[in-house]
Amino acid sequence: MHDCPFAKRWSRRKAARPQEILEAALDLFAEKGYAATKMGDIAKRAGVTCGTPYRYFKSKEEIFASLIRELVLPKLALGESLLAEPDVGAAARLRTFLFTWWTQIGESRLSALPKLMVAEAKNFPEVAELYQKEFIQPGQALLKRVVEDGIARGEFRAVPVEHAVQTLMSPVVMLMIWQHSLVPCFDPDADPRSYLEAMLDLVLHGLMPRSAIA
Amino acid sequence: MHDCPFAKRWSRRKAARPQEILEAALDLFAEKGYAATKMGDIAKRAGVTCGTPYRYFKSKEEIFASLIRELVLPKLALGESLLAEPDVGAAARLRTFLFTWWTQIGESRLSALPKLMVAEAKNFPEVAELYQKEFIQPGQALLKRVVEDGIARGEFRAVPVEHAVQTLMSPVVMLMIWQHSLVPCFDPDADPRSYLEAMLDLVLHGLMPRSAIA
Amino acid sequence: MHDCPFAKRWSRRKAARPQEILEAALDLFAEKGYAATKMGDIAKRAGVTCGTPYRYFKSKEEIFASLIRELVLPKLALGESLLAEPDVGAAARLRTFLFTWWTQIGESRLSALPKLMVAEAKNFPEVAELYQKEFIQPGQALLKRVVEDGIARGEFRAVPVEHAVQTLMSPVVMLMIWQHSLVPCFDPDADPRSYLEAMLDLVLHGLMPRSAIA
Amino acid sequence: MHDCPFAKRWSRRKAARPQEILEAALDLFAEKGYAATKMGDIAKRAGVTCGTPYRYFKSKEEIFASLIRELVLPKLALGESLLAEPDVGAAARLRTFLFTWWTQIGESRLSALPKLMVAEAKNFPEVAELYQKEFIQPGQALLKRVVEDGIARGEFRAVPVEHAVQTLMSPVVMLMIWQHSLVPCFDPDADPRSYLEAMLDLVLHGLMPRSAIA
DNA sequence: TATGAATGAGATTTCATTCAT
DNA sequence: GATGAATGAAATCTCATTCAT
Repeated sequence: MHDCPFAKRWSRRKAARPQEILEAALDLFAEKGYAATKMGDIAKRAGVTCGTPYRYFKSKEEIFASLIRELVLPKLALGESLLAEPDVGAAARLRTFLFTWWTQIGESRLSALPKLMVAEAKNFPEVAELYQKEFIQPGQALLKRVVEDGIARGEFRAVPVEHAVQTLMSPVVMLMIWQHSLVPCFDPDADPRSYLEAMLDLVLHGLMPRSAIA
Repeated sequence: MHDCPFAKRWSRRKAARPQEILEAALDLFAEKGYAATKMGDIAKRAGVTCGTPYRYFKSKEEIFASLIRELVLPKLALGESLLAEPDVGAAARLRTFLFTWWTQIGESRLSALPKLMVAEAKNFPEVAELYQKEFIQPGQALLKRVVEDGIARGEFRAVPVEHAVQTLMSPVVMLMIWQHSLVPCFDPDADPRSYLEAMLDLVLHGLMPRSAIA
Repeated sequence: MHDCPFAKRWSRRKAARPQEILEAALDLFAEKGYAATKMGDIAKRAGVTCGTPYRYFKSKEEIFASLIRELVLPKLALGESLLAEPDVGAAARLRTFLFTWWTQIGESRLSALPKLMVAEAKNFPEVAELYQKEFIQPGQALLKRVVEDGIARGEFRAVPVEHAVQTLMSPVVMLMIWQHSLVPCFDPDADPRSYLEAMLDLVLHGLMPRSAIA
Repeated sequence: MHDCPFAKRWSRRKAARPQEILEAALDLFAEKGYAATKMGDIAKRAGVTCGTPYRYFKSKEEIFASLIRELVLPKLALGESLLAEPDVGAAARLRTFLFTWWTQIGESRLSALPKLMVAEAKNFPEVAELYQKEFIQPGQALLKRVVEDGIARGEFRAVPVEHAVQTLMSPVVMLMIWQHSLVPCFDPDADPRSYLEAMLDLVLHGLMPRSAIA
């Protein structure tokens, strides 16, 4: 009846446990949602019994919060370094930014985050605010700088920057979401990278001034 | 009770009940997620007590399924008619298509659907499949025809059609999702329509061949 | 495994339930203590299933608090009326006070309260404060008035009033506690009333001035 | 670890461990009750970690039982010697008995016992029986002898002895209980000894025959 | 038909106890 | 011996669902 006990006893005990539990939780939250994920599921996937997660986290809710704080925010440093690169032109920088975002996050287990945050933000407003302030806004600011820079140099048309940034982000975010959903709006067998390529080609083309095309 | 004069009030609503319950459920599922929404909440928002939904639906799960079948799919007819319009050029048709999508669905309570389906598709695979087959695929097919048409006429560049379709859809879908989330990646005070405008300007520009620009 | 389900279905549903649950809880708390009393025990004794108490009380803790507030405090009015009686002399009044206390509370299920409060006061400080302020202090004040009155009239010796009050209360309180304990310090077959008689005889004798004796 | 110079410290305490654990348990049981006291709390207060008590005691229940057997019963010898004293009159002997009881037990950590036993006797009937037989009954027998002696000599009135004994004990027991409760029925700042004095004055007075007063 | 008290399976969480280190 | 991570039984509490009224 209880699905708590497993046939295992006294496996290793280590400082790796919290990380393992968070990763198990992230996978399951992304798959089933927060509420539909049972603590026992998390424990089982982490290879422990049902009481063990509570040695490391006060509650299920704290697992959720820790997951954002400890798994996601550290990734932010990545984006920062993108702009420190040598000058390669705005279009190339945009390309690099979006592809790095995809390979570093979209192809890791963290790709689950957008789906998770979209679904649960209303239920965990403080965590959502953290995610927004520490992850989305800085990321958008970076992207904005690239676009503004491109406009200033005449590489891009003078489009409304805010809207362009969102238009650029949307496909990447949607791609991550669709990866974790049974409702893909793109061919699930297609290569996400080639989709990104095509998308980039389209919007970069849209950003270019006539002069650059002619 | 007995022959109280308010009895009429109840019978008047009787026919509307199932619809009211589904709408209440849609709102709440979108806000909190399926699992976190209590049957009692649905009942209360529909203006009935907790036993009443069971007169019309076998279970919570059936409410979810009915919601997709009876609230969403009927909307599909809308899109079909879009292409029956007189010939106005591919760009204008694209514009019309996306704006109609937005005003008819994005500005209605149905804008909750993408968030809901993304979050719950894995937990309700049959419903997700229905949604996918009856709503997304036909919609994409419509959009695809518009793009192909535009390419055939020389109005658009010869881009990969599938990817272009997805790139066109992403911002609209994301806009709907963000509307129902505390994690907006766009200025929540901004007018969604002006965002759509800017997005369309960008991608239409990206679709145009050099000749059209020069 | 779960001791929650009982073989009963759809018994009466009434406004009597909360009271029944509180009485069941009082009996069990007094018998086993708060922590050792399971919610299922309370439900079973109240003749309902394990989920029912939660329709009326938010938590086990609230049952405890309500029990004091709703079962005990109303009894206080009793004591108030004792002093309104016609003048019968201080000794007779003392006798009446202590005997009424015993018959009204000591011989009712409320006799469990001293044991319960002594055991749990530290774990529920706010409830303990309520009990202290609303029950004990007023009761002591009443008793104090009787003693002071007796001294003023020359019926009693001029003893320290506070201490006399406590000395008078102790046997009654201990009698209630012993009734609910396996550690009786008096013969459990003895009649509590005859113990009260003897005790009263002793202390009344102790209160009398020489003149009254000689 | 290895040959650290503090190793001595541990071995020095080794022999004292069981006693320290029992004392920690007594304090906590008295404060929170048996069930609400966690083994980890006991360990922590005893200055060890949560596994250590199990080296000395089979279970929490055994700690409770040992506590009574090893901490309390040895104190009983004290009372025995009280009556071996030279003849000083019944009243003085009563006074000595109660004051010694108070100073030896009431002012030690063992004052927690009445509260603890009252609260838990029903949950640990064998321990309660032990406590009753080995502690309370012998104590009452001692007190009874003093009272009977006093009556035989004409120092006390011919009161019912059993009831008098209980009346004499009640205030002392209550005083111990109130010391460990947030529900004191006496001024918590008052000196317990002066309360005992006053109480004794009252009941001794009540015990005296007319002749002794006049 | 509608109500809402009652049900009871199942989820989260606690903690006495074990045992590898 | 001592430690404290891990265990897992058992407790509290929730809520989808039922059904007497």
